[in-house]
Amino acid sequence: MGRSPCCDKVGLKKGPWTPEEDQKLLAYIEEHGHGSWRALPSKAGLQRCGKSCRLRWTNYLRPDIKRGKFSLQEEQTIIQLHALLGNRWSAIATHLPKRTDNEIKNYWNTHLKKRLTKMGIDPITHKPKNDALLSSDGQSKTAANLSHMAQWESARLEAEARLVRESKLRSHSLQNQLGSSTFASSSSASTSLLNINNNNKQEATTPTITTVPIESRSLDVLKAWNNGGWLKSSEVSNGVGDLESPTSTLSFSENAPPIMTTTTNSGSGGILVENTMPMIEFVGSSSGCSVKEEGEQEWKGYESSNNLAEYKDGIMENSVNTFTCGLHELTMSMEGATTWPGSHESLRTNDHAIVEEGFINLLLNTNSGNHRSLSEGGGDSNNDDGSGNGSDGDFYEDNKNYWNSILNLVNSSPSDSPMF
DNA sequence: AAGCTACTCAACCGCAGCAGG
DNA sequence: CCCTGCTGCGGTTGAGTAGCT
Repeated sequence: MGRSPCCDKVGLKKGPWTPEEDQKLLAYIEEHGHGSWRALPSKAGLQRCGKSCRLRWTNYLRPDIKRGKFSLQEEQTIIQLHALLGNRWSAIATHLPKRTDNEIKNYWNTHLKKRLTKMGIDPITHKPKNDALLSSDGQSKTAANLSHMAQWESARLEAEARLVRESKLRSHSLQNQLGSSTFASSSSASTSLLNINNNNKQEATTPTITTVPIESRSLDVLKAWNNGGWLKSSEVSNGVGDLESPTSTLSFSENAPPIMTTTTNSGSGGILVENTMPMIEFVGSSSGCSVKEEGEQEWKGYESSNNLAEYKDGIMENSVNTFTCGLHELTMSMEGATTWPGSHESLRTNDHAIVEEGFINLLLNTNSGNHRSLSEGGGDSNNDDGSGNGSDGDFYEDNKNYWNSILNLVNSSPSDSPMF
């Protein structure tokens, strides 16, 4: 079925590479570069297919590859990025210099996945296992699906953020000409946004836009990891109990009032999901930005899988759309006119150049999607005094700290990440 | 020492996306 | 617009190795 393997061609060798073959490949690439992989084997005198050569080079022979044991730091990075990006190994690898996606993938499958499972963490959803069990009637599947949706959305947002960045870069020269403060603020805002999502290359062409990383205020997932278990946040991070969720309504404070509440009425089902979003406020300036958080999350009556689906189709879709609308409008404000693939014009809300919800927020909400809502632990209307179920509170804390940590990681990741 | 099992990781496979004709 | 070829990516395999009985 499908296309026949490229190495089925007569005479082409498969299997482990010999030192001689390595030498030939290495010598050829050092001298000529790889050029077309298809053509390389014959030129280099190898009885291999181009694909095999490329794989050998990228996964083994490349000089900038670090081999050997993964450090604790690397492990933590992988886990956190996997929580954020899913099985997008190449994207994860961009945050781990000198490690290949294949190596990371192998390491995840053989070590980290097992370890997480042992710790009672679902390696797919990155949530406590018993939580998945609580929603045994197929909702763990839903959670996994939502997780995949989150992955999909992250990819999509990468693309959209890329567009914003390109717009920003293009607008930068104009900014220099105009010296507009509004402009500067918008630029900073979008920079912050980009950093929230992935902290990508801060290009040399944007010298006036510097980014202040979101200050580290989270439970360090590392600690939980180091302690060999997913400890309660209070156990591992004294003094951070007042942390707010990183889930965010991204608000660019200078020109736009934040929208902090999203209310969705699902119609006949009668479910009301009210999401009073915490806010990350980006205080834009021409030289940088700072971030502060406000607000709290409130969730109401969100129980059945049907409702979950509605949540998925409603809130999630809307939040993503409005989020990207925000990006869009930022871009528009910077550029005046930008062609935006799959325009969200119909979803734009009034004239506010606002990003209603951030992607991290979306992710966190998504993670809450398997029956057990965040409301149970944080600012729940059913648990108003917050003194109710302690484990739920811990769950909420863990969850938000977990994402906090991921957020921090992404923000502190190498600035030359080629993610975008 | 032999046999078995579990584990590791290099390599393969097939699909998807993109570019060029 | 369609076709074809190339490349990159993620999932999977299986040979080699380590550990245990």
